[in-house]
Amino acid sequence: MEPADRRRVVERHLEETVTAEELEELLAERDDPSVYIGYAPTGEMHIGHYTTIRKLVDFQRAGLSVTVLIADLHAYLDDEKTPWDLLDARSRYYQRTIETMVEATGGDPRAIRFERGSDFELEPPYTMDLYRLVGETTTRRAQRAGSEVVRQRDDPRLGGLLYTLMQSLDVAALDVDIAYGGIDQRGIYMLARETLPTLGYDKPICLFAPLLSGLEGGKMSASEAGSSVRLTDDRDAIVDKLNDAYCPAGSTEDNGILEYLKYLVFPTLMDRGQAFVIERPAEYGGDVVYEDYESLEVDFINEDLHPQDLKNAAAAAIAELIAPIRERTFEDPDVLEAAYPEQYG
RNA sequence: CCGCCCUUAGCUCAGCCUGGCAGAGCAGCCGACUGUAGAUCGGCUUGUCCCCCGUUCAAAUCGGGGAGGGCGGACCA
Repeated sequence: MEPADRRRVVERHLEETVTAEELEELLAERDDPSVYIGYAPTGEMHIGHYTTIRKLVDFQRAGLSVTVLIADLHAYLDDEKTPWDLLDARSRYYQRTIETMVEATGGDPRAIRFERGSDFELEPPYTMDLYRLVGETTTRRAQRAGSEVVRQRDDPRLGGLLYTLMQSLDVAALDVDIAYGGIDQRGIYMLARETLPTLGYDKPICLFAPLLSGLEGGKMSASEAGSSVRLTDDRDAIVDKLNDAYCPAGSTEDNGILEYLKYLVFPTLMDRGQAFVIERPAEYGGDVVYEDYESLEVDFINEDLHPQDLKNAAAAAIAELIAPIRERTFEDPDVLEAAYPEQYG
C-alpha cells in the first residue's frame, strides 16, 4: 500500500489524530508500526464497541501490528463495574467477542496480539513506574484526565484515580507507537503524553474514534438497554429499538441512526462493494439506492428521506451485520453465562 | 479507637419529633397528535421503608442489637 493510501486508511472515520504530523512521520519511517486499544471488560459489548473494532481491520490493512489489551484490573478499579470474581469470565467473553467481530469484518483475529492487564500490571518495572506517577500526579489532575471515562459519583474510590495512571503506563508497558480509543479517552492519553517522557518513555501518537450518540438522544448509556444496539440483540429487538429511536427529520444532531450508518453500515457495505437500498412505498417516492453515506445524509437533511423509511432500512442492515456475532455468541453460551450470571445464568 | 449523621419506588428525596391505608418530583409504561422518534397533552404503574429482636390493638415512625456508607476527632512511634 502506498504511504498516502496507508495514512488515509488509518485515519478514515476517526474523530481526531494527535498529532497528524507525528503519524505521517511514523508511517514514513516504519514498515510495521504498532497500535493498541484497551477495553475494560465490564458490561455486555454493544454496537459502539463494534465500530472501534472495525477500525482494527483498517489498521491491519495498513500494515500496522495490532494489540488489544483486556484491561481486567481497570474493570474492577472503575467503581467495581465488574466484581473481582467475574474479571476472568468477562475477560474471556470480551476477547472471544472481539475476535468474532474482527473476523466478521474481514480481518484476521490470529494476527492480533491479546494481552491481559493483570499479566503485566502487577510487577516491576510497571509497579515502580506506577509509584512514581502516584507521587508526581495531583488528585485533581488524575480526576480531570479520567472524568469522561471513569464513573463519576459522590465519594469516589481511589481506584478511579489509579485507573488513569495505569492506562498511561499501559502504553509504555505494551511498547506501542499508537494509542487508539474513543474520544472520551482523550484526557487520559493527553496525560500520558505529558507524563511518560518524564519516566523515560516515548509519548504515544493518539487516534480517537467518535462516540456514537444514544438512540434515545444525547449520550449513549451502557446501563440503558434502549440506548444502543447490543451484540446479543436479535432482529426484532433491533427493529424495536430503531423504531423507538430519537430521529428528527432533517437533523443530524444526536442522531444515533445516522451515525450507525456512517460508521458501521456504509463502511461495511463499501468493503463488500454493495450499495445501501432503502425500500419505500411508491406513494412516498419508491425505493432509493445510496452508494455512499454522504448522499444519504444530503437527502435526509433536505427531508427527501423520511425518518421512518430510514429506520426500516437501517434496522434491516444492522440486524444483518450483528447476526453473525450474535450467532457465534450463542453457539456456546457458557462464555456469556459465566460473564453475566445475573442475566444469563 | 471515640463521637455524630445517613440508609424509604429505577434516581433524588419528603414522611419519623407526636405510632393509625407508604408519598412527591424525575424516570418508566400506555394512549392522543405527528407518515418515525422527540416535544406537548391525557392516563397509569412502581416498594424486603437496610437486616434481626423487642414494645404496642397497631411500627417506615418508639427501644435494643447488627450491617453498609459518610463526616469529624484522637493517635502520629
